[in-house]
Amino acid sequence: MSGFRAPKGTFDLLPPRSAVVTTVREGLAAPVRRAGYAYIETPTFEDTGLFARGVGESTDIVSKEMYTFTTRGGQSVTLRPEGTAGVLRAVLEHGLHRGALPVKVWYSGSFYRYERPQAGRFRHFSQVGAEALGVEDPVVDAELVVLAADAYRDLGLSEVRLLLNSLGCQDCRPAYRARLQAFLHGLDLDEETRRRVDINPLRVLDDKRPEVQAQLGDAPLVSDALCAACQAHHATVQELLADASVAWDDAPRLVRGLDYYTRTTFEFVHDGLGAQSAVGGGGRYDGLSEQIDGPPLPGVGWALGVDRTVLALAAEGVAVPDPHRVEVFAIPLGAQAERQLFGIVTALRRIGVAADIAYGGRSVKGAMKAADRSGARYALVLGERDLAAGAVQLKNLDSGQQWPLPIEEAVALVEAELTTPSFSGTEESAR
RNA sequence: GUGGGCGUAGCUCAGCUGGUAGAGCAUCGGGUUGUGGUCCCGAGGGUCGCGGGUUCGAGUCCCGUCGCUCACCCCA
Repeated sequence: MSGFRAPKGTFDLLPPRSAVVTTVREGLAAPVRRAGYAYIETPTFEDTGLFARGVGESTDIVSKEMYTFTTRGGQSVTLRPEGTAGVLRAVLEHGLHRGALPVKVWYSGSFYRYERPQAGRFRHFSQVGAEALGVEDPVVDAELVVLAADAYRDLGLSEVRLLLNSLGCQDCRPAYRARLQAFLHGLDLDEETRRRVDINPLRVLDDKRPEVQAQLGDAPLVSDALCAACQAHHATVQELLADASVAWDDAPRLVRGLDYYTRTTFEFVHDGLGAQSAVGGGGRYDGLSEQIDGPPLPGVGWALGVDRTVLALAAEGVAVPDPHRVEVFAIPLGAQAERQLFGIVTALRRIGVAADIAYGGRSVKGAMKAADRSGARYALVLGERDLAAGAVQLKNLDSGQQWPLPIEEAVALVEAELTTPSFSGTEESAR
């Protein structure tokens, strides 16, 4: 190895695992693409202020996990720690919210948080996200939750659980917050947590330390403090999820780490990842637009962790097929044959047949091994004798049977064979 | 930021109370004048993370350092 290594908390995505990741990305995005969400791409870094105000000053993300640096021009920018703030900024900047509502978009990309890495947690990670802006209708909340649940199910995961909660709105949250603060002030908490009580008391509920949880038994719950409108909203979301046969657990303590959530919040968890259990999560963020100087613009969204979904699949032992293997592998014996087969392989590729070829005059045995490893169903073998006979050998790698094909018709015959196999493998090999 | 575990071949690891660096898998080649998946044979591949110390002698013991990893906090 060279002296350089991948930076702490990052990892290289290498074959064959990279094929799994590609498939997972596509799988996580497939349901939203079928539901009218359009692709959006925003910069990997943004003005630091966007995250400070959008994600929230009181969050751990902003207070200690941001990759922030100053540009040559003196501007402070930050590698995005999450996707919603950038998407909302782009929508507002370009006035998409002045057009047809809701604005429904999805994205896929890399995100960055300066944390100590551990199982399932990296400084550079990958997620697929979706946002629906401009509609307060609880149907959108339910739609997104259902689409995420479908994504996990379609990938073959059966042990993902959905946690659901409502955090209330600007009308009912302040009173609840005050009650909660009063309760929390009476507890025996460490200094950092006491500070959190003052800044963002709801997040104390989400503390997973047993000594903290033990004291929270009598804590007032948001679910008991919701106003009529929030209660109705939450009830509708629940009815729609039930109608869609999506199961959930009520999680009255679920708060999540970002400040902007209102009303519906949810998290998808999996127990096979080590200490990190969330594979995806999201919620409604009706006040976020105003926080970044935009007009009132309700929104809901989620982000699903690609790396963690891969871990979940591994934990459940779900095999992910690699759709990108080749179908035909060419084995040339000699320079003349190599030239001929290169032409045939190129022609096959141009008509959409995935094909590969052995290079550099390696031994037939070695080339056959390469063909075997490639996953191809067929090998094309061409040597001196075949050239003299004007034929190329088509070998079925499953049955081991082999037939000569006229070189000029090889491309068309191979294509036909792939769609409707006619060489059954019961004929005699024609070597 | 705090704590535990681990650094030996591309990968997974063995290496005893200090005494000439090993295995399996993988790779490449041969066994078969032009045929893979099984089998047999062979080959290449290592500053034992790095630096210092103890010793006649350190992969092994001691100190430091870097890296990886798991966990806490928090989150995807």
